[in-house]
Amino acid sequence: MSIRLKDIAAALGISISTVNAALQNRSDISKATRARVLKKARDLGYRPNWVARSLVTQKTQIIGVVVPDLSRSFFSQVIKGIDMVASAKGYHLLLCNTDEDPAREDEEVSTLIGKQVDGLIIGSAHPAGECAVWRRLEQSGVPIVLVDRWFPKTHFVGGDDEQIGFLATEHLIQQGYRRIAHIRGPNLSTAIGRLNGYKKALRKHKMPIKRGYVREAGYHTEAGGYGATVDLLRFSSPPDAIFAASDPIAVGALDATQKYGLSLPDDIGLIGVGNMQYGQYLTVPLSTVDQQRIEIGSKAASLLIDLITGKAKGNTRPVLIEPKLIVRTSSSRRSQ
Amino acid sequence: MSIRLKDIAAALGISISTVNAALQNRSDISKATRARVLKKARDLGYRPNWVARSLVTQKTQIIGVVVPDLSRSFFSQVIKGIDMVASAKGYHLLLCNTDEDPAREDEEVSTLIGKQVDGLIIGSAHPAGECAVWRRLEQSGVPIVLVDRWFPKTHFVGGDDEQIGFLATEHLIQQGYRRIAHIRGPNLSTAIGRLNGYKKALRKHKMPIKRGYVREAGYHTEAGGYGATVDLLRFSSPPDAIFAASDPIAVGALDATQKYGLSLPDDIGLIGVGNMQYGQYLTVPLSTVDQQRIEIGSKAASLLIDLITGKAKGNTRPVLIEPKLIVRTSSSRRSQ
DNA sequence: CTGTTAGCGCGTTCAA
DNA sequence: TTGAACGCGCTAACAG
Repeated sequence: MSIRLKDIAAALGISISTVNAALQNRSDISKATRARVLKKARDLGYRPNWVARSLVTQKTQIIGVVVPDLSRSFFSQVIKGIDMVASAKGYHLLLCNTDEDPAREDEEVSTLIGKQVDGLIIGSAHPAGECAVWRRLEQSGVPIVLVDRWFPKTHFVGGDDEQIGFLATEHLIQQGYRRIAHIRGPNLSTAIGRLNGYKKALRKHKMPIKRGYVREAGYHTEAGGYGATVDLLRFSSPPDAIFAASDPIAVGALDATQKYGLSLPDDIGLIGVGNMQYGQYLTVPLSTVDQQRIEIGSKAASLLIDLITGKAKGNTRPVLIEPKLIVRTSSSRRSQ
Repeated sequence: MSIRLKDIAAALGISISTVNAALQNRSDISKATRARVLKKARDLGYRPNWVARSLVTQKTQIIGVVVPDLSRSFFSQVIKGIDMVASAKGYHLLLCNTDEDPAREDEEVSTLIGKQVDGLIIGSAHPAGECAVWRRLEQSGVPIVLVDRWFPKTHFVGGDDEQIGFLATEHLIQQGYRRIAHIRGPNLSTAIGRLNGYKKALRKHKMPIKRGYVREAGYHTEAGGYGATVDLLRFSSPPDAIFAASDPIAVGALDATQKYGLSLPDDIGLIGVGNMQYGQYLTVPLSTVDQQRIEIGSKAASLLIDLITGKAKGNTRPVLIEPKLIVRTSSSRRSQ
């Protein structure tokens, strides 16, 4: 069906390896034959067969990317960042969606290694602390960079979650809020880090950390944020501000506070994480912390490619991307 | 580095092809040896090398996916739909981003074919009418399904854009709006189809189609929507409703109308396309037309896999997905 | 039932 | 400067 080296060799009456040498621009081939080969190759529409090439070179120029949910804006932007540097360096992306299922993740990683990817970038669905998986994978020899969710002794690129939590909480304190609640995410390093940052800021200002002021919700459902907020508002001493671990949670919180007749930012302050698109066009423009998603992706790809090409060594210092605070109406108290 | 058939054959003192037959669950192998092979394979951590397998089977179980922008929510959801059916049928996705550049698209498609993908799904960056490209690709023998943006004589899955335009405009008319403007997208089949639907609805109700009431903006920038709306509002007889070709355009329009002190839906009506996330939480909840993105992706993948496996024939009837009208505040006029 | 043989398309020796 | 020969890891035909 498609043109092979053999075909263009036959058409020219020369050998396959000469054609090959010519196409590789090797110096030990005469200008004349190179020109003939190049022309014939173009005429015939020759396209190198990468499967065959990969079999001998042991390189596919393919990076496996495994994420919990392709369609979530966080991951789709991280992937964009990955692709920006990967495609520039001649790599393609082989994609897998795990639906937040650790078992499926392990399976997919295994088949990707079977597909001979040169390296892997993984946003893991494993709960924080489940570290044995990564030890097993080391033997395969395929370099792996984790993104977003951190595990010990791995190559990692992601947001500085403790800093995210600290920035957000500190900001609320500066705005004069005093009873600050936190709606946290599930048991992943990201949620844990943000929670720690929240506590750190409260401690710094000698404010009490009330147990009841920390509630949990899924990361990407506004319904969870809504429910948690309703719970918080029913307290005998309800909070005067909420640090939501994600923008979707914050949107749910926003909805709940408004249904309760509270007005932001005066009755209650609110800040999320993620800098979602159109956050400034919500009923109340939403303050948030930007994780720098594209940068997370591009840094991860750079690191991985350095690992693949041997430019980076095996030491596993985590790369933490500095978050940016984005202040909008929802947390900008007019009266201190 | 990794285990081959040869290694497990050697470890068991049998031949490679016996091992192979056992692993393939072929019926002409004794239960005993199959069991021994399976056990040894598991112990050694054998993973089939897909590159080698693909070279002989001429199948990679990989679908190439080429889109203008990975991070746009439209495409990331279409990709999710593709992945849902592809992964269920044992295919992986090889991703390419073209940044809306037709030249880059052609290049990427060519290298993907070189990578021996079993089929391609393309959201093309070529302007409507540039059809020669697809003719050239037919020779490669690799099945191709286009998504979102239609071209003649190709396999296609996408929204029914004329129906989208018709639904939106008809809805505005039903709500009592009489001077309906349209902010259209760029020169792609989607924008053209929506424009045609808009005109069709106006004609049906014997309403005039004013040239000045149709303005163009980029699909995915609210800035374009903002500018176009400002232009419309400055008219001597400004419109009393706007059909925006996309939700981002509609968000820009919403912003502009509010800066002009107009209140929706009474002073002016507004509807977009895309059913963006959190559209109901905008300052005015946004009416929109849902294109059914996931379904576009999954239908495209089904069709492509049928083409690959020979279950579908070469006839190229376009598959149009029925849009759904979603009515929210921005177009719900209280007083007729 | 099992082993032998021959390729898939390409890159890389080494001779000529 | 060019060509012949071998092997990457696997599948598939055929022989025993």
